[in-house]
Amino acid sequence: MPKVTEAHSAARRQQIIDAAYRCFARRGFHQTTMRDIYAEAKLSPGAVYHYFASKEEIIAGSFAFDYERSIDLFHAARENEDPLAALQELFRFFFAALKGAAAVGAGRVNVQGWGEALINPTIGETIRRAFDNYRDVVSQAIRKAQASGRIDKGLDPLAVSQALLSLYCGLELQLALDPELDADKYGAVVWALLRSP
Amino acid sequence: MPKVTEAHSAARRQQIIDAAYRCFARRGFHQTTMRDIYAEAKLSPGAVYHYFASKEEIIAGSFAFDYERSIDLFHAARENEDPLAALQELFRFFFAALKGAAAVGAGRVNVQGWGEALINPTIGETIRRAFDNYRDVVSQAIRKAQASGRIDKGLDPLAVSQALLSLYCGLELQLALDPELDADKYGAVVWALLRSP
Amino acid sequence: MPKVTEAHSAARRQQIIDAAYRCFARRGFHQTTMRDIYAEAKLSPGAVYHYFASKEEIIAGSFAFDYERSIDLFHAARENEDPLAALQELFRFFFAALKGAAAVGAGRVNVQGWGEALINPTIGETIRRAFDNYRDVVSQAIRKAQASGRIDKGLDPLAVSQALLSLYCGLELQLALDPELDADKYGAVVWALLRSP
Amino acid sequence: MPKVTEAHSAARRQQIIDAAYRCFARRGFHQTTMRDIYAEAKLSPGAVYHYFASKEEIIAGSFAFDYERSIDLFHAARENEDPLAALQELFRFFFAALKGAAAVGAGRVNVQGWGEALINPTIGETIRRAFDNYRDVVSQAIRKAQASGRIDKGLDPLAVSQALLSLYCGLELQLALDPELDADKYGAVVWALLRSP
DNA sequence: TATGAATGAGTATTCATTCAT
DNA sequence: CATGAATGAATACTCATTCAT
Repeated sequence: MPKVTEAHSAARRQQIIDAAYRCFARRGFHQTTMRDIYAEAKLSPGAVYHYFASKEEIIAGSFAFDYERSIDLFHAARENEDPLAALQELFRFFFAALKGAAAVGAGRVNVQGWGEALINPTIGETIRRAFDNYRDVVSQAIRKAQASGRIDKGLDPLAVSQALLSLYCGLELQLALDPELDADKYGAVVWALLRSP
Repeated sequence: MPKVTEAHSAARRQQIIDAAYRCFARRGFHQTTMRDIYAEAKLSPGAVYHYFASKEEIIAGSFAFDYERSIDLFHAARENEDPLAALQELFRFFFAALKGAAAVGAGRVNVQGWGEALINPTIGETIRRAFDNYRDVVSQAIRKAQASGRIDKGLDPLAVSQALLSLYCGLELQLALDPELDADKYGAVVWALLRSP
Repeated sequence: MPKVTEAHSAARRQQIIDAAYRCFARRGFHQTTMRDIYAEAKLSPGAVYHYFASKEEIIAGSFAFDYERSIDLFHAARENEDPLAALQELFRFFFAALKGAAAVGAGRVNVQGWGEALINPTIGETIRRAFDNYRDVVSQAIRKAQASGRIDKGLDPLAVSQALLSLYCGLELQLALDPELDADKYGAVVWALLRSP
Repeated sequence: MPKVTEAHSAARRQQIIDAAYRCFARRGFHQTTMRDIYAEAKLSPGAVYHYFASKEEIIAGSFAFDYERSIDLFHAARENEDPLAALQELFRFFFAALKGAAAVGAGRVNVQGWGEALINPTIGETIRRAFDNYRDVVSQAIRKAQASGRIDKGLDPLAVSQALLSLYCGLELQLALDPELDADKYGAVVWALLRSP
């Protein structure tokens, strides 16, 4: 019985998060009303509040889900022997993911999340932690590659990881503003940069 | 008489925009109420509505101001003979500007503006136009540099300009999330990338 | 089977009333939610609604219990031969009861009940009936005492009973507002008044 | 200009308090919705919230007004030379006031206020302060009367003042429950008690 | 021009109650 | 009998905007 309830409960939470996600992608966090969310989820207000204490918790929930998944991926990459190969694997994955993400409006939600992170401490913490993680994993790989002479030792590893994160976020931003943008050509340029030094 | 009135009017508008800007930097567009704005501007609600028809117009106004100024700078850069020198000049200027910008919370407002641009057509247009302009100017320079053999002809000029814009926006984002971030080291890495290929 | 069920049923009802009573004493009728009640009773909402049709019925139930008990006591007093002795016995009992009552928060619930009685007809009826009963019994005793010349015949018996009820309710009120109040000294004054005329 | 505004402001506040008072007398504090209040006051919700920050503040406001007026009266009574005469003057006034009060439903509001005072600290403080004041003034008079031998020195002055307050509150309560109650006969009994010892 | 009182549609949230399991 | 997820009408309060003075 508890197992059924727990599975049911998790499914309902996901149903709400998904519905909210769609609303947020369309109209933003603040234009989206609770009414929009529970209508989109085809639930009553009470039902939504049975699973989330507030709108803010739903907003925070949409992120936690997204970022936790990506953090796992980064940890997996750490295992790769060849640091440059690990980085390339990571980038291949993320660039590919962006295309699928666009379909569910993830880019639109993420970009709005950056703004929200500056205002809302909970979201701020989630995003900061995710960014820290990205930069940690990447700068470790850079350090390894520098040790084996494959990357210029004069470059600051953290700064390189920041630049690479920028290249990712910047693409997400430009893609959200213009879905027609050619991500493949963008990827080719980043690729060239990664190999060149 | 009209001249005095016009100057007065422009001053009042700027006074309101400045007050709003401070509020937006602190609490975001949507958490900021009109009350916050006219309290910060030390004006009455009626006075504010005398100069701006709506809150949206004030939001849009804060951006227009910022971006128009930067667009002029880009046009000036176009005149430079040496394309790579022009790019470096541009970057030097923008990286320097980020430090001053942080003081007035411009980074915080801009990052939130990106999210808003996805929702609000007016702001969307403003930001898209600014981004288009950046990319145009930069990709022209890239093309020139490629013509004179100073940059690998295999790279797509537009994609390179997108990558460079990403490096700028990504820094603004990371700086807004963590004001302690070392922008100089970041600049050095970007510098190295610009020279390397 | 029906007997077991009935006993079980009565026990459950009492369990709910008791839990509700504690909640009411703490936070009042209207601040107390059904959730508070079934949490305090360690029952599910469905269980509570199995025994009471509505919140209002629970509120009314808390009173009925209290007042019915006290009405019985008054009837017993009627039997006493000496009317003044009967009154004093009654008062001794009630003043003593107040001390025990404070422990379970009965004073707090009763005072709130007076207010509720003005709004809610069911509770109004319960309290009016109880008050009528008190005054009936007391004024009968007064009449008897007047007949035997032990109380001034000029005093209206009903008015005297109203005054005595006031002395009781007023103490309950002041005690609820300040539990430190010295009820014994108050009793002594009432005592003196009862004997004096 | 400020004078006009201030008078206007005070008038509006009173208009709201009066409307709320009528609603509270009819339906109690909690059954009364803000909608009831601003409909009764013929104002918009925003207008009401312009003068009172919350419903609680309106509730508290209804009392403050009532009790402050009565406190002034008590202070005036202190000046009277003859303590018993002062008490009688006070009682004459208060008993007379009860009749007028009934017309505006003051009794109904006060009785509900006692219950609310046990829950809501602000109202609790208001009522406690008023009660303290009543008892202070009365027990001072008792003490004076005892000094001049006109009241039994064996009675605790504070307890007597508590008993007299009870006789007042108890009448207000019974009158609220039954407006037909004969307050004059009640007054005669209290009168007799005051003179007797 | 300037004021600030007034408007009222809109918002998040609560909570008594029901009913499928 | 019991559960607790679900309902949805109701509620206090907000805030962009207007307009009489």
